[in-house]
Amino acid sequence: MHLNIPPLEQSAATTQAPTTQEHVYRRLRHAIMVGAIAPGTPLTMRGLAEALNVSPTPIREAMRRLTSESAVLEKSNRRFQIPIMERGRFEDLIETRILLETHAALRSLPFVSKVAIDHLTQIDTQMDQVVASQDYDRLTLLNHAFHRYLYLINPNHSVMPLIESTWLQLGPFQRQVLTDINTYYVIDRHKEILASLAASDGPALTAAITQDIQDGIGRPGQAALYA
Amino acid sequence: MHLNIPPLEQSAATTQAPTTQEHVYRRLRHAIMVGAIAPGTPLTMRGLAEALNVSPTPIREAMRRLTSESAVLEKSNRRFQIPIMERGRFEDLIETRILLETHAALRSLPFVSKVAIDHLTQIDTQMDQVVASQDYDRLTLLNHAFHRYLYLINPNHSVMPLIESTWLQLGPFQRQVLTDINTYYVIDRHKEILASLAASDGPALTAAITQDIQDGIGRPGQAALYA
DNA sequence: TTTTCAAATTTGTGACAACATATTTGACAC
DNA sequence: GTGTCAAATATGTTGTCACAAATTTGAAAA
Repeated sequence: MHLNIPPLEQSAATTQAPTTQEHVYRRLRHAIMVGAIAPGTPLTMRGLAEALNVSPTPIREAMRRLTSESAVLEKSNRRFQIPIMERGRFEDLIETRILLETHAALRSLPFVSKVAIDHLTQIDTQMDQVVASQDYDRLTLLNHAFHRYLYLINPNHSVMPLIESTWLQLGPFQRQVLTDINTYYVIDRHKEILASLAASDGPALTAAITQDIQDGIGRPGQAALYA
Repeated sequence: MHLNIPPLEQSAATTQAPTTQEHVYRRLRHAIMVGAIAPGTPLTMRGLAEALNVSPTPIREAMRRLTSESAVLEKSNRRFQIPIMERGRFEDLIETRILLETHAALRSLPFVSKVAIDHLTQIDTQMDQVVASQDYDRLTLLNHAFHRYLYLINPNHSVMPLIESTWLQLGPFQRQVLTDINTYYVIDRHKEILASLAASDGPALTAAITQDIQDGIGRPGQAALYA
């Protein structure tokens, strides 16, 4: 079984990755987040160690972190794998995402400034340009960057790590859906989000975030699972 | 600096803890959850290794898991410590707890049975008996068991690990609050929760969960932080 | 007494090897 | 062919050691 674990982008790779464990963690995390590892894929410590050319020790530490973030599943026999997606779990995760992200967006709303809106607009513009290129990995990264920037505007962000956990859990499945449907067209409602931020309209913001998640993964995922 | 890391209860200790790392993880997690380690306490790999009489390897793995759950903070210089509590972070965590737990409770409501209510009632009865003994650790464990049982009734529980993360983050501070106020009296609204479950009353359940969290830590914590 | 700075100590990190457990293989019997 | 079971292989785990980086110590200088 061959594993393809994409390297980190230059920016992320050169950004201080002082320890081997941290580097391995970031690389695996990125791979899972963009769906480079299919649901159900078994992961072995020694296999990853060989693939990434390091000893098993830092691999195990990185894998345990990812397990704690529900990105990797530890089975009863001490084996690890990327979790399978099922209907109930999927609906549950989408509900959780909407709950957490609408909450985080509303908490950021009072802190939103013109500078913030400009920055978010700039990310969205980049996404519009990338859509044509069908570069799904880059699109996913930009989409996450958009949401993350918005939620981190509020200085207290205890929910951010929780949101990232849901992204990690949905990553492999989202990619599978797009591959199955055989189209990499990604829908987003970022224009509506930006408008509601500019208008300081809480209810509209909640609706826009919800729409963004539903259109982006909710409905496509349902279509795939209920096919 | 002497560290006091309480051993696990018999039940938890004897329940299969196959690997050293898993045992260390559970013990540290329990210690943090019940507040046995004060906020700001520095944790060293070698210190913990010596205290628990194992090598640094499994300690590092357990610490990384706890760091990923936001229970332990890794500082810039690769040192670890139990996070300090501050006003903004505290309000944020309480809000997050209420958001997640009211959501989880509502999602369990349709699945609540007489058997479930009986089991919850039994846990609550145990708590009433333990209150007199001032055994704060046991009270905390029972309180968590009560909430956890309720939220796990729904077969899909992607929010449960997220809730546990907030418990871990509030554990050290809650203990500090009770110690400062010099009373171990713990308030709970479990009777109201049980009543709303029996009546299948969603809004009442939401209110009861919110009250339970506010009375249990919200207000006492505010009193300590704004003193 | 206070400050400085280099030596000593402490600490995190990661490769490695030995061990235990789980899985796979392959020969043998039916 | 099919099933069984032991040998072989693969895999996770953890103590140890060497190394690098950070912190602490303590003596000398101001």
